[in-house]
Formats: sequence, C-alpha cells, structure tokens
Amino acid sequence: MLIQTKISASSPAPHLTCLPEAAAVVQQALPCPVSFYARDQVIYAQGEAVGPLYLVEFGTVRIVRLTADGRRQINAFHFAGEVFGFEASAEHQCYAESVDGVGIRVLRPSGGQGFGVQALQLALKAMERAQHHALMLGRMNATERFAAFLLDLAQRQDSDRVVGLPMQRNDIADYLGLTFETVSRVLRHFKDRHIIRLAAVDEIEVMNFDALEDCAG
Amino acid sequence: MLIQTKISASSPAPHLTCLPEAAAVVQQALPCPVSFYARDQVIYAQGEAVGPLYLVEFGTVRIVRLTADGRRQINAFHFAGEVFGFEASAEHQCYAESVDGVGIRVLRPSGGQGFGVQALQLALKAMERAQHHALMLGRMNATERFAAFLLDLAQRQDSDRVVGLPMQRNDIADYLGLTFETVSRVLRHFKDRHIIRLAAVDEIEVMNFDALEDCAG
DNA sequence: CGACCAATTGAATTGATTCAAGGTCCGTGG
DNA sequence: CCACGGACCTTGAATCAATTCAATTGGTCG
Repeated sequence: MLIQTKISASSPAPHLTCLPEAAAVVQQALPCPVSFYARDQVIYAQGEAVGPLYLVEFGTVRIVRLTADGRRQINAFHFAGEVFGFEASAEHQCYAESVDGVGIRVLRPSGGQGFGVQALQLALKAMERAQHHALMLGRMNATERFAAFLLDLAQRQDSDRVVGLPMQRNDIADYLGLTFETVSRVLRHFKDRHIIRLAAVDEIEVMNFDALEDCAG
Repeated sequence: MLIQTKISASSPAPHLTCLPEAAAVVQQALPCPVSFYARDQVIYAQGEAVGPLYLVEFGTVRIVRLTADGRRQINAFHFAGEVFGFEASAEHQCYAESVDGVGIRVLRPSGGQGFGVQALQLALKAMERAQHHALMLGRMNATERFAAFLLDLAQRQDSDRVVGLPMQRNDIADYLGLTFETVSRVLRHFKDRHIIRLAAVDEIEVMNFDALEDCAG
C-alpha cells in the first residue's frame, strides 16, 4: 500500500542551492522528474539492486542499517541539495527512508566522463562523514555527540541561530547511538544551562554557540 | 629522527595477492618503489596535504582520528594488498601509521581514465566499511563488537582457524570504541566459553565459528 | 473530548570504565 | 645464563554514564 506519488508532470529545474560537490554531479545528469515520498516511506531497501543516485529536492532522508535482531543505526541524514544512493556492492546495504515529506530527483548519468569523477568526490565526502561519525560513536559521550550533531545541522542549514530538527527523537537517538530518553535528557541539560532554547519540539534556538563547540570537542 | 628507510633499489612487482578491487587500481598505477616503516611511524599526518594512494605490501597500517583533547579512534586497519590514502578534502583528516613493520608502495596514477573509476570503487568500499563500523560502535556491545572484528579479520586473512592480531590491545580498543581492559575481559569471556584459544598474545585460534557469528549478530 | 503517539521525567539497573594491583613476555647487560 | 627493567597484558573492585522500565505530560487529529 504505497502512498508515494509522482510529481512528474512539469519537472522543474533541479534544486538550485545544492552543495558545491553535488552541483557538479547534478549538472552531469539528465533531467528527471521529482518523486514525492510521505513520511517513513522506503526509497530503497537493503538487499535491493543498487540503482541510480538521488538528489534531495526538499525534506529529509535517513540512511538506515539494521542488525539481525532489529537494532537500528542511522548512518546519515540527507537534506535538500544533497545526493545519496551510492554503495559499493551490487545490492544496497542500507535502507533509504523519508523522514518527513520528501521530494527526490533521480540522477541518471548523462554518459559524460565527468559523472564518475564527480561521483568519486561525493563518495569521498560520504566516507569522511562516516569516519567522523565513527569518532563520535566510539569516543564521545552523550552530550558531546548531541552538540556535534547540532553544530553539523546548524552548518548544513546555514542558519546562524535557529536549527530545525525535522526528525524525531528516536531517529536522533539511532543516529547518535543512544536511546531517545537519553537524547531528551541531553536536551534538558543544554536547556538548563541556557545553551539552547526549544522554540518547538522540532526547532532549537542556539543561545550559546561557543558552549556547544566546547562540548563537541 | 626518521628510522624510515627506502627499499628502492630493485623495486619488485607490486603485491600479487591484492584484493580484487585494489588489483584494478594497482594495474593502472605506475611502478614505484616500496618504503619501509618501522612500528608506530607516521605515514601521513592530519593536516598534511593529501597526496597519492598507497598500497600495503606487507604489515599492518592503522588510520587514526583524534579529538581535540586527545581521545583516539581508529577508523580502519589495512593489511597486505589493501589500498589507503583517499580523502575528500585537500588536507588529511586522519593519521596513517604503521602498526608493525610495514612495506608501502605509492600508487601514482598512470593518467589513464580507468584510475578514477577504480578509485571510486575503492572509496565506496571504504564508505561501506565505515558505515558498518558505525553500526558496531553505535549499536553493539563489547562482545558483539569484538566478535565482528574477529570475523572480519578472519575473512580478510582468509584463514579458516588461526587469526593473527598484529595490533596490540590498545589499538583494538581504539578501533572498537572500548578500553583495552574491556578488550582483555572480552577475550577472557570467549576463552572461558571455549570459543577461542590464545595460541599467543597476538594469535587467536577460533574454536567455534558459529558461536562467534551468533555473537556478531 | 477522547485516543493516540511522541516526548519528558524519574528511579533502578547494568555494562563498561576507572583505578589499582599483579603477571607475562622480551631484550639488555652484568 | 640469569637477573633486571620496561612495556604490554590480565584481573579485580569500585564507580559512573547510559539504559531500562515505568509513569506522566504534551500535542495532534478524528
């Protein structure tokens, strides 16, 4: 029972504010329609054949890995202008799912040589992110992980103060290798110290950037 | 005070038993001499300009990240036949260091187009590894992490029973996001259950593969 | 308004760490 | 050849950060 629909009719120009690395790949790709996914839908599943790359037009995508007994680790979140979908093997090792309502454009290689080179740049960036993620998970405590996460979000949304949290606590927890209760407690910790303010449950105002950066190491 | 020396004189053929992915890149590269690094030497440092790729001829290399306050996370170990050295930015984000005595061949791109494509394959593999690593660090307990580590080693050394542990406990701990005491206790745990046997401090004999796989999830 | 899901908060538990004390291995020098 | 020193590893006991379990609050939608 798919609620997924296609907005294929007009197919406007690809997302204009995409990241510098992504931009190059997008320009190499043939124009394709945008698909819409409602929240918590599977974009591709573990075990499926690896297909094209995807560009996020709007919304948030999560890249998820599961252990045999169902524990969940979120490897990455992807926002508007970011590209996801590369994998080393022929089969996807991860699930890609919509966090909220998401618009996605498939990037079909135009056949030009530039595509592969640009894809390499994206893959390297993804590797770098994954390695930094490992450092967080292996060697930082709960508050440090959350501070690093928040700073990363702030930077990618290049918002100087207000940071949106489109994903729910459970997703944050599974990204940070914590429980959602712990995420909640860390939030309270930062609120109590006037480092952040919760404008809404999904919107954080950073009151003290320096303190956050101290935490994140 | 470098103890590093060059065995540049004869420059024998590159490592023959390298991994399938690595093989392609190696064949695209120009022949270069092998450098020898004694244990715990820095091959490249964080902050240095990113240079060529490297092929491990023999020995073990560790890829290390440090937090501002000196906590250490090992992102990967590389063994004979494996390639390392790619990074997304112009500056290295990690240290590459020799774990034991290591022979390394620099891979200079031959200029052919194939090099980039093969490098992409390697980068994707590295990303996949990093993501699995994140799953371990985020969602597995100490015994599970060690079991997964051991199985990974066993597979890469394709030894059916005896697995070499060229790195010391501290390195294993920093790879698994644990303390070296905990690594020691996990070893004891497995020994007590007759799942492994310690032939030497750096050599594990796997007595019960299935039990290990159960642990690793 | 009531039902439901997400988020918060509290109290008890636990897995891993920290701190501290031995033990083992190995190279060096008497 | 054996004693000594140092680095690494193992083991134990106490501590602590995060989890688990449980209860409550908050927000949203029919």
